[in-house]
Amino acid sequence: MARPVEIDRDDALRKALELFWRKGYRATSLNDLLHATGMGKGSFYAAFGSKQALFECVLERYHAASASATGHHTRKGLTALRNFLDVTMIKLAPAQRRRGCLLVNSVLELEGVEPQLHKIANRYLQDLESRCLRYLCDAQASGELKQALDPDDLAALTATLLQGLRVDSRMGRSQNQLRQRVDLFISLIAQPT
Amino acid sequence: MARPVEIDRDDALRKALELFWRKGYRATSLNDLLHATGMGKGSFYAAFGSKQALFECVLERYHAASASATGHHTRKGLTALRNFLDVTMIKLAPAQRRRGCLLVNSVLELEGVEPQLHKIANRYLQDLESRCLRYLCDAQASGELKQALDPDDLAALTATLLQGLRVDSRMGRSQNQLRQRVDLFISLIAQPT
DNA sequence: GCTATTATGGACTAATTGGTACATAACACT
DNA sequence: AGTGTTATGTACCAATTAGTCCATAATAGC
Repeated sequence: MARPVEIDRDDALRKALELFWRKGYRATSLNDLLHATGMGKGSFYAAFGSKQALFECVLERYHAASASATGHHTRKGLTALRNFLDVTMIKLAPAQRRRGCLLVNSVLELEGVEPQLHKIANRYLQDLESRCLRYLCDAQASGELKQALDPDDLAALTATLLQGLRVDSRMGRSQNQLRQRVDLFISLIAQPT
Repeated sequence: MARPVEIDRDDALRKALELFWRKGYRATSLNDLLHATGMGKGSFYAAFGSKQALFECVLERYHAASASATGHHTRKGLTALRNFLDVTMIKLAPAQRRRGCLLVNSVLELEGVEPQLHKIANRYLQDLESRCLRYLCDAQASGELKQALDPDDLAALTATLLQGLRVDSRMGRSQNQLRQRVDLFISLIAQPT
């Protein structure tokens, strides 16, 4: 009984994610978004309500994608952890370099300026630590990890390292440089055979 | 022969640093700066030329202050490294929490949006790695560091960890949590006695 | 084809942005 | 006191911002 929707909401969200990821929240203007998605203003506000609401959607999507990409770990122990770091660093970032991580970028950009968005990004980001913990517990159970190490402390350190790697990525460091850091870190915590 | 300057350039720079550090480059408006420094527009543009030029000044100051605060290491070896990380994390951030590091913040915020500023912040930030290297070489020479470790690789990892800590700081994690990560890291690279 | 209904795009707005121009205020030197 | 020189604040500007409004386009059911 009415005019049907023209836009592909999913596609628009992907395009928006792309923009926010590359340029940040504030530097991405409404015009940028309209142009990238091909929507008019009317449709945009009908579909998303506001720039902020759209960003919240995008954050959720990003987090969900990241969780699912690293979630089903077929491997075990430290290999799984290594794989996890690898996926988080590389597979998630489509093609272009210098993107880092949308959550880390947002936490730094929005603290003190957009408290609500900052809080959301912060919460999603903290998830990482608990995901690290799972891998580390696995690794310790299978004897790959030095027994003296506390998995909780180590998960915290690993999460911090991961954040550092994302800064590195945004600085333009190569995949190889990042991988080298990961390898060294893993060798530091591994039980020598 | 002419009207003398009223403003205290040094003080204005300090106030500007404060603002940029807390809110980021783009979120700090010219009005914010004028209000914080108490200058009028005329004086501002006479003194600094533009918002961007002022920010470049501020970055330089920040880097210089950070280098000098961590530069003269009275201690030696791993204690010096630990002290270095401590100073970088804590002493430099006046009072308030959740500031992280101006350079890290800027690198993430400005990549792809303000190439020139990004480049400057990037360069300053990379200095850290070489400073880490000095401490690590010291530590290895004095036998505190595991002999098998390559100081260059380790300096890279340490710099990455430091960046991660700065993200943690911006996330609002407590000093104690940060210190715990530092301690664990150092224990991982130290030669067991 | 008509109509009820909804999606759409563009005109519009008020606020804010960084920056300029310039009249004037405040001095140092004679 | 007068004058040359520089610092200062304010009025102004064009561009951009996120967001609103509404006439119109496009459809589904009849």
